[in-house]
Amino acid sequence: MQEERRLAVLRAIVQDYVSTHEPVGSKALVERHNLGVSPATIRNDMSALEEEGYITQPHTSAGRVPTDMGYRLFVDRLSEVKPLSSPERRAIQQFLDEAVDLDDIMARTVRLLTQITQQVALVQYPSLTRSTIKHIELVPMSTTRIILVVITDTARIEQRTIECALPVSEALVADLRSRLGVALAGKTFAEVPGALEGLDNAFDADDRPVVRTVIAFLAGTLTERSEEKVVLAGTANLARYGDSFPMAIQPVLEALEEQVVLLRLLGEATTQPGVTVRIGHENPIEGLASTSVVTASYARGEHNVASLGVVGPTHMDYPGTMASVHAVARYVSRIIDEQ
Amino acid sequence: MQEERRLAVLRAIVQDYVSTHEPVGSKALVERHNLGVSPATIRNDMSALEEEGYITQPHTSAGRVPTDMGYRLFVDRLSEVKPLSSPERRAIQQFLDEAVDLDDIMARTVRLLTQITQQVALVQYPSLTRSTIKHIELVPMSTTRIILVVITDTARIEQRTIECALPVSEALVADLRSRLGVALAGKTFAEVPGALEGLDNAFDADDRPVVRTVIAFLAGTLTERSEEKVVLAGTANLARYGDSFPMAIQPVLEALEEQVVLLRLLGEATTQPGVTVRIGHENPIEGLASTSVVTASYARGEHNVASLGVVGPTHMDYPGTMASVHAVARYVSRIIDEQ
DNA sequence: GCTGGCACTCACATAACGTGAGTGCCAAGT
DNA sequence: ACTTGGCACTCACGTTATGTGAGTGCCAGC
Repeated sequence: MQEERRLAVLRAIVQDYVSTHEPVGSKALVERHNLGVSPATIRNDMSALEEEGYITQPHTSAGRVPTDMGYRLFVDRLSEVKPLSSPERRAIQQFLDEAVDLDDIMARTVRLLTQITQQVALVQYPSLTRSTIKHIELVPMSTTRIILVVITDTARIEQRTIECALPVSEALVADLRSRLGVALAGKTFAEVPGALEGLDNAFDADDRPVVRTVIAFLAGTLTERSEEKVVLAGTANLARYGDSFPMAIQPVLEALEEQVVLLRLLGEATTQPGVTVRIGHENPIEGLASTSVVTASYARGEHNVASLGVVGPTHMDYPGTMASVHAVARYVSRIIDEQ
Repeated sequence: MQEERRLAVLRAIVQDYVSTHEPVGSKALVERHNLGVSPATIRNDMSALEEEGYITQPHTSAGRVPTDMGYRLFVDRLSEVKPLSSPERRAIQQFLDEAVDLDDIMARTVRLLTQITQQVALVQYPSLTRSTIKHIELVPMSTTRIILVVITDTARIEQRTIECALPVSEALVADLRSRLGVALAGKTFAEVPGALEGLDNAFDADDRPVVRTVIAFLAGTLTERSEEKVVLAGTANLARYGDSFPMAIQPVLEALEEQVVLLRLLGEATTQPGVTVRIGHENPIEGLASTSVVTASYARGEHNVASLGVVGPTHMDYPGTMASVHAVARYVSRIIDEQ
């Protein structure tokens, strides 16, 4: 019972701190939330919460501020889902439905996310390795140059020019195209090397170098260089928190410029269901130790294909952000399904 | 003669201010540069320069700081070209030469530019309207879906899926492809509408709707949606100028997130030869009033195809930045030429 | 286990005060 | 006609002193 109130106090502290961005004291707490007890009682509870590591005071004689641990508890047990309003939902859907192709979907999604969360948004393109091949095309550009175009079920279209050492006949290109089409349609990229095993044997010895080059591109280069693609928006929101914050924006901006970092942030979420929240130091990236990352995966059919999310200060509105990220991920899934 | 010294004083002020980032006083000036006159004389000169609007004092009893006008004069008449060291040149060339395709060239260029200037870098993809069409491909995906692929002399590869109302035969696709190839090879995008005039008459009445759809894409949608593409890097450098600056980064970040803004910045430079410098309020974009933008165009053959540049504080090292931007633009031109 | 009372702490705002870098002006020197 | 040294003046900035108040911790009593 006291335990219960203690949690209520923690919840109140988080809520107040998130909305005011100022350390919250015992008196202010009882005034704003009707807890039915006196400030002194709250002080005792706060003492206990501090001892347990959920809150801390920036300096003596200041109010309390939630710790990363405090936010974690809040997110896990104390926050209620805050559903989006239906106008909001309609706006999201309408805005995304206008997209004409994958690039457009991604661009719109990332803008939408920053706008409704007022934070930095990240959206990852459908991972190639989690997509299946829908169509393969080989286009001869010149006698020694071929363009390889791959289209996935997730609407990604990737192309790469292949430089061949020797001239390549149109007939060979046509032959190779149809064989690749048969061998790879419906396969995932992970299955590509297996599916192409021994394919070169079907060709004349003269042609094999070319065939092998193309196969190498498909099995290697293509996925390596394009596998992961992330778009980002809303960095200006980082600067919104005046000087009033323990969050230096430089390391955050630096981290956000590294593709690798973004992929680490989003990558893990893809394997997990629901919304993932990483709070402050839980974060694997040093520069983002003072931020929280909220991510969710989106899917094509039953399979998650990539993730999206937002990066914001640890004192963010978790229920609201989680709801937004979740909702947007759902709508993106739906749209990807339609492709 | 006094006039000459006055300019020398302005030059010295700009140089000192750029390196120290602090208002520069008469005494410090004579100490650091051997001007051969006393501080009092310098004070008179400064007075005159201030009256003319080239410098200003942040507050009474502080040193002077160059105005936008002062920087302008400095850039136009007082700065000497600062050539890059040859190791630098070699590094640039080597780094860019490793690029495997256009995306790679652009990505490498923008990273290179931030790294050597320590500022925010912008690189525009070759403008479609300034490129000529090298190859057009139509790939049937299904009976009602065609992918249109366009490759330019500037190595851009753009593709768009076209949804047709009615099923399309393979034969029609093949026919259309070859006719488009003949009609458009070597043409600029601006010439496309003219070159396709009446092309639909060559087809059966039944096929014309499809043909017209494809033509519409080529003449309109394709250029509209992809004409301009800009990559950006180094925003973290904005945060480097501690709190010590009159440059709020939020408006700058906001401006940099708008594609339209970036294109306005880079667009005008494309029509001009050499390096373009826009200082502070000369800048057409409000949010960038406290920054300077240094741009240069790069070319394929004789024709400028796009621009690149950097955005930094008005108190930047103009000679150095201009040299870097110029050099990088030259190397990019060379590489684009090779494609 | 809750509450009111009370002494204590300490960030923050405000004011007072030197200090010094820098200026403008002027009269004298070249 | 410039240049220069001298001199008084200004004013941002750092330092110190001083209140003020929000907030805490603790304790005795309910």
